[in-house]
Amino acid sequence: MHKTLPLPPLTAIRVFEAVARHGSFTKAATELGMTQAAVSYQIKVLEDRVGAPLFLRRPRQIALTEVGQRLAPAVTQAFEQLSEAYVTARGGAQGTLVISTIATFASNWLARRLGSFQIAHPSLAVRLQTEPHLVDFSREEVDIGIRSGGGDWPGLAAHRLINADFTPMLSPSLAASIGGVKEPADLLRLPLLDPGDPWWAKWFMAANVPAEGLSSRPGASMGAQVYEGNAATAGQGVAILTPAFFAAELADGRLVQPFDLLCNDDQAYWLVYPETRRNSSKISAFRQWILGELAA
Amino acid sequence: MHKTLPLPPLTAIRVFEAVARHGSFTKAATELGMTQAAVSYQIKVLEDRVGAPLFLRRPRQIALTEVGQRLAPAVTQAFEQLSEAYVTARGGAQGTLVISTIATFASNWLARRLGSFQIAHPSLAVRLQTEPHLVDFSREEVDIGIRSGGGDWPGLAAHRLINADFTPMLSPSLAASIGGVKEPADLLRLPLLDPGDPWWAKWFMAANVPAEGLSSRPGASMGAQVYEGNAATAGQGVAILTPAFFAAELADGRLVQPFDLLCNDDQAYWLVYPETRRNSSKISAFRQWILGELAA
DNA sequence: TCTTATGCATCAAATGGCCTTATGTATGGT
DNA sequence: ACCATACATAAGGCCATTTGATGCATAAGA
Repeated sequence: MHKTLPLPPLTAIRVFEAVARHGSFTKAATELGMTQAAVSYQIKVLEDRVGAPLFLRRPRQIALTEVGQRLAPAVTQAFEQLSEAYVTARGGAQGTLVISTIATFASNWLARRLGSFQIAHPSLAVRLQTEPHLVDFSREEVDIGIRSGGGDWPGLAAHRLINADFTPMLSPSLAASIGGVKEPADLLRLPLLDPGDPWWAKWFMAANVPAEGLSSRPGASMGAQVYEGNAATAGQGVAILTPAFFAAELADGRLVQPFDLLCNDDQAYWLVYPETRRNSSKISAFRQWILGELAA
Repeated sequence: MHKTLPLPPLTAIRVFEAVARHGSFTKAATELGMTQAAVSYQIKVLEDRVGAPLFLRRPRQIALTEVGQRLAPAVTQAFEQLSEAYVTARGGAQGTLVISTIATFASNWLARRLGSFQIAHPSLAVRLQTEPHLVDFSREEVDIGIRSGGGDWPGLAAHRLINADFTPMLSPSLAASIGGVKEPADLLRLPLLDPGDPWWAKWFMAANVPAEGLSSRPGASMGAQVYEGNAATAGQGVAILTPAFFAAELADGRLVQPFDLLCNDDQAYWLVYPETRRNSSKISAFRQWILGELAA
């Protein structure tokens, strides 16, 4: 069993420290933002607890008694240490930003842009961890999460980043191999990457192309868009991807998006964090940065 | 201007310290004598102020976050220092007993008995200061006062020690020089010490002895009983004294009290101290001792 | 000496921080 | 599957704390 430390009334000792430092009830009251009456009361409380007067009440000034003189320096020191630890903790809490994200978003979107955030916030260390499951902020030391879903998580603030739209993409050379992809049905003449992905069925339905038995077609389920995207870039087949994740490939021609038709299944990628921490400076810094990036 | 230290909410940080030490809200609550709900509340308050979680809530146990880990040791240390200073102050407050008394009481009563008090309380240092004026406890560092008066001082507890009775005393040899002092009027045949003292007039009146022009008789006003007592012991005259102050002289025959007639003027010697400090251990120790001495 | 200003003490009244009770949620052990 | 453990949450009450007004003593100034 641990013996509990005998402690003075904390409010009172805090007031005492200020009074001892100023040598005046009134000035201490000003510093502490309270009335002189309250200071007088607290000192009396502390004197009762200590069992001895701490100040001598002289006409226009007070003086520490011997007991007070011995108490004051140690108290001041203790409060200085408390204050320093507290300030450091607040500061330290701001120093590292831990982001938990899913692999696709990290590699296809975040990785290329995170540098600009770090340049804008050189004092913030960013730790990026990719995890498959949705992080539980209450039991893991994570500041910010990026997840796909419906955007409705209790207790979490969520900002929609990008919609999980999808549309077929392929390499230009693969398209040329069949003389170009002119209409949706042309795609069926090419190998589909991960044909069992429900996105394919949805997209062909939206394109008015009857496409039966997709899941029976040969192909590998790769699971993450980054891998399918790489395979598509390499000309191994047609992938159904989220354009926002492949803006660079589309821009420089490594991939082409043959049709404007976008589908989505009401999923999106979200920036999430505990509502209670909305005003944390590092969180709002990241929020502001990422929303700005998306707007650009 | 002094910059005020940024401090965490003290109640909350106090709770945090206990929780960090125990690694448990519930155990901390037990130590602090409050409910687990209150602990939970305080930790939340502190986390809001710090701007970051301090604990990770794992299923059946909690763990300090990085911020918490950095905060905890410094906080524990600060509280230990506070506690030590506080305990020392309380102890130190008990270590020295300052008595402010008038000279007569000190030399005629206290001096001979104080030793037994110090033997009974070897850890208490006694500082005896004799001052003519009534000490003001609020502006001088004094624990106990001994004064004469009516016993009615606002804010002060007062215990009647001895009545300021008075009756004539003289040395046996002086009495023998006129063939013994048989009746009050015999005294007028001897020199009176300090004949102007109003006590003489009162006593002679009570003794039914007409005694006019006392103040015109030769004699020195010595002011303090101790001096008059010495003069009387030396056979220089008759003094009017308080018997309680000369018990030793009366016992061993250096002085005799020829008549039982005692007078008093409603004055007494009192033990006084601030009412608010009634329960201070050193004060109650002294009070108990001196009242016991008087009873014996 | 009289007046004014300063600084702490005291009192009654209002406030709100803090605590408790009761209950919910999640999880590990049996 | 059920019970025990441990933390979170909600509602309500109490008391410590604060305030505002006033008193008192004293030092400074006229």
